[in-house]
Amino acid sequence: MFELNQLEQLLAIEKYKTLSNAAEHLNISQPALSRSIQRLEEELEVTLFKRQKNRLTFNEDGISALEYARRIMELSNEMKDSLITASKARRTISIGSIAPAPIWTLTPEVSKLHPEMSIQSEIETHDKLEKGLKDDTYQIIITNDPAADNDTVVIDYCEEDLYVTLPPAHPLAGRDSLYLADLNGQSILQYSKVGFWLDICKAKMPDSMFIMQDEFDTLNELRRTSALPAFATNITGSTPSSEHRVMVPLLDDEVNVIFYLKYKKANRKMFKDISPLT
Amino acid sequence: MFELNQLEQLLAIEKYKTLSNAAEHLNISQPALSRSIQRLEEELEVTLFKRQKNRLTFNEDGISALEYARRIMELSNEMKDSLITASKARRTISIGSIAPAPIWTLTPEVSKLHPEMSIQSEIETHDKLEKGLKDDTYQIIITNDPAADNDTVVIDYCEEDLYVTLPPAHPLAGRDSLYLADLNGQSILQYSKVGFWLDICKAKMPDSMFIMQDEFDTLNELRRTSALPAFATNITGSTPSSEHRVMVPLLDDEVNVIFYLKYKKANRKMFKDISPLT
DNA sequence: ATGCCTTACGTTATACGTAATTATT
DNA sequence: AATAATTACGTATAACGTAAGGCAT
Repeated sequence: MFELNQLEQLLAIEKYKTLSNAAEHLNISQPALSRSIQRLEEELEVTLFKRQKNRLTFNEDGISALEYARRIMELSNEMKDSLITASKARRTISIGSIAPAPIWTLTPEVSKLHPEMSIQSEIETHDKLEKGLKDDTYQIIITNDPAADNDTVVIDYCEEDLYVTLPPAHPLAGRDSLYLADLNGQSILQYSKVGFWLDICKAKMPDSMFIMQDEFDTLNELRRTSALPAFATNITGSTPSSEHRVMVPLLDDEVNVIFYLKYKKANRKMFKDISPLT
Repeated sequence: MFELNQLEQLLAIEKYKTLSNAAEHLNISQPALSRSIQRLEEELEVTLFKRQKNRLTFNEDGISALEYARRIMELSNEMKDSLITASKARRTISIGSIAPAPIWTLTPEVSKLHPEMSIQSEIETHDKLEKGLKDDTYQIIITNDPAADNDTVVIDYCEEDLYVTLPPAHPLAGRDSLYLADLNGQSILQYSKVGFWLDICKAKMPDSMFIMQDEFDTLNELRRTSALPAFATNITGSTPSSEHRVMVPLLDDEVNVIFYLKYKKANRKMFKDISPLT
């Protein structure tokens, strides 16, 4: 049987017009290509070129062979691509969450349970998470909504409560607790990758300016050096800046959240050993 | 890139269940096959088997690879077949005729004009011949109907006149000429591959029994040894039996035929040098 | 004179077979 | 003990590159 190798060479000759030029691009010598094509013709029992002593041009059979070669190479490449994609997908666990905090603990735990797999995680909106769980984009999702159908396992994973951290000199620093509304109008530091938190804060503090910061370290630096209020949670815990700060709990229901972890019952065997933090 | 070779080996492993068995049928050693498959997996960057130390079984990717391998091999075989078929067809001239006699002279003549081509000929009905000329099943057809469209060349090729050969003792042996109807009711020897002649004779001699004979030599033998009437033509000429026989011409219009040779104008260059016998 | 393909020939690299190893039934 | 797969190693074959030749533009 002929080989894919030779079909690629055939296509290269078409692309690069002459045998010499094609050989150059294929990184083989011109005679090697010449003979390889001769072997292909022998194998196919058909002449593919008009040999004008000085020049190779595809004859009728050659053109037909090119069509086939294209189709076969296409299919072969599709084979490789699809196999690699499928096997990669099978070896990675995708986690989607509405907030970053649960991912911090869940990712290493899942990774420990399945050391051979790579874990991929991202923050998304509730609706996209639920959709992603259904169509297997995510194997695990984390939301604050325990609702689920019969094919889904729901676990009460952890609770996260929002605090505001204030410099001791801040007028509200002496309070035992606050509502987001109390902070409305104040500029406040905000980590940008907080997921659903941001929408809630913006809704309750329409007059505030949120100073967004991507980098966690930079955020902490700002918290330490500036007099601006900032958010923290029971999970983000005591930051290095906490010594100079007062942490005041926020009482709004929406910012004291239980995170539910959901996965398909089909994946129960994979994930049954995940332990809730609560 | 992987090679077709390896895909065939993959399919062989599926077919023959074990690597050892497959290697046997592929006429290579077991280790050679083992490594070849390992190379395939390396190339695809995917594991295709569950290795149970003692047994190879296809995993999910392996099964998917098998599907692709099947499709690719199928396409590759189709490529080879179709190329060979097309090139063969391009190198053979097909002649169709309603009667055998013109073929006897035309075939060697065409063969001499195109020594590189192989000539194939067959007897067919008028309608199939005309259709075959249109769709290029035949490059040349021979019929008794000169009608043709504008893309067709028609040549008055030869005439064939039917005779009946009778033993001298036969009651009709003294006649100068006969009509087929005169022979109606008599058993008569008939060469079976005569094409359109047979239909005419049967129509004009509904009460006769036709003693069909495939083999030309056998037919002549019968003509010589039996007292049965038989047919002959100006082209079949004087057979070895003619000495003992009387040849009486038949006067029916339908059995004194002009054969027309037809080919497409597109093939004029190929066939213009064919010379009529007349 | 240069570009392009083929043939010839010595060399290399890849894939092979033999033998040994491990594991399973 | 027999079957099956992998690993190790020396070998052979098939494809390669270099060199040379022929034939065009």
